[in-house]
Amino acid sequence: MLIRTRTVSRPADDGQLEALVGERVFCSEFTYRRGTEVFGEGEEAEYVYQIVSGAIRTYKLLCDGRRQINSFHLPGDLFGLENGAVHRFTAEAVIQTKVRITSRRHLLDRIEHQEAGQASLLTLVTRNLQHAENHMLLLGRKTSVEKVAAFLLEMDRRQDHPDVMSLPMSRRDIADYLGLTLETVSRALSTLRDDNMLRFDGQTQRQLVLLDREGLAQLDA
Amino acid sequence: MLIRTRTVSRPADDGQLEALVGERVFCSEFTYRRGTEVFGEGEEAEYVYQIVSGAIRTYKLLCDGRRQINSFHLPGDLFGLENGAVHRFTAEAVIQTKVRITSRRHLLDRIEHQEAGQASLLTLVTRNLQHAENHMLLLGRKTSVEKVAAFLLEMDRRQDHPDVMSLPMSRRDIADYLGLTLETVSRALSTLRDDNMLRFDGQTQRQLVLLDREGLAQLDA
DNA sequence: CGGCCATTTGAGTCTGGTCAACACAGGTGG
DNA sequence: CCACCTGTGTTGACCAGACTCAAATGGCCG
Repeated sequence: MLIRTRTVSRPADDGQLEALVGERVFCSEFTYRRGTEVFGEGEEAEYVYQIVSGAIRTYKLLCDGRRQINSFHLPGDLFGLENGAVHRFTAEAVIQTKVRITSRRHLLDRIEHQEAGQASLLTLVTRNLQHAENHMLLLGRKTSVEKVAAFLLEMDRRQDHPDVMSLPMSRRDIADYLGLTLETVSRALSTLRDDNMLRFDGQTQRQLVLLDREGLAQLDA
Repeated sequence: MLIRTRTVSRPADDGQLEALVGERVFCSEFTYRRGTEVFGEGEEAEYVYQIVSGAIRTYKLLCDGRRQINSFHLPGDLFGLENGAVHRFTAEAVIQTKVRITSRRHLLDRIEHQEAGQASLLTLVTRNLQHAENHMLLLGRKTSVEKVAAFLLEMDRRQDHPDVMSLPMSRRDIADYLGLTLETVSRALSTLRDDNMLRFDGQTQRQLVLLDREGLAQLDA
């Protein structure tokens, strides 16, 4: 398994969400193999998922196949909860991924019967919105190296600043997240390595060590 | 005044929001001159605004001045309502703009004391999220002509498909919304005109007629 | 009329995309 | 154990779409 097993709770920022997804809300578990679809854009949003281990990508496609990955979901993250009745993205397992599943209906019922349930739902949607807002600035106005630096810092933060960071996703996935091509991502990573901002660890190119978070943050403009 | 005066209510899609912003919630009016700031990114979010006439742009800046416009707000639109305590964008008047103002506190109180108040707030945030999600696809994966076509169709829809569309914003504003330069926007518009997708109306370059919405929609990929 | 601003258009440049070759790890099967 | 294949990533050469810089146009307003 490529990414480190982590406990489900995350630091500082999950507050009310824990209440929402805690306890016995999730009734069953399921494991998706690498590359398999969890749900498709436009499908009815019947279930809600929380990642136990692995990673999920959610994305939209243009008719000719161009892909924009909206976000990567890591252990502890909730995904697939829509306000409307249908999914606005396709979701796929980046690597083998174990999720906990509950029905949307069941979760929404619980939310209604809960003090501050609506508020925690609002917090969840707001967090997604903030991520999207920041990502628009990245997509519209940052250069390739700035984009990759920002991506590394985001993953670093979400993995709690590990010594060695494991990326579950391929260069193509990163590219489709950042609005670049895989070659450009690869070149940007090489540039950052040559500038001593990071180094690769071990055989695979998916484990890396951030050597200069300060410098990366400055690149992030 | 450049954009047509429209009634405050919008067609199909405002449902519960009307309840939220109707009646006497807004206590005072104010008019901002072209280019003036309504609030700044990071400032405390004390007030909420609804546009009576005019247009507002909300944007983020990188430290070196690169700008990404998040959205344009037109008559009837609510803006400045944050879930957190501070504004995540700067808001400026694109042209002379009249707004109705209420305090955030006052509005949130009303929402709490209202059947389905929380739900309407959630609907509002969700709508912003959906717009952001679609805009990420545009910013990350569409070409310049596709971006401009999508922009024109969005404005056309939001102005209820007028015969002559009036754009309150400059080419630079459009560019910063689409992640392009103003020259590229101008060239794309010229291309669309040469392809008989649109024509300019009158002297100014800000009134235009969409001649082929079908064709534009196809370009929008 | 003259100055200013917005816009268009042209010429040249450059960032990032495209196409191709190569390296290398990991898995398969003889 | 090794030959082979496949998937992934890196790198180079070249290309193209968008950017930069510049000039010209035309509306608007003092």
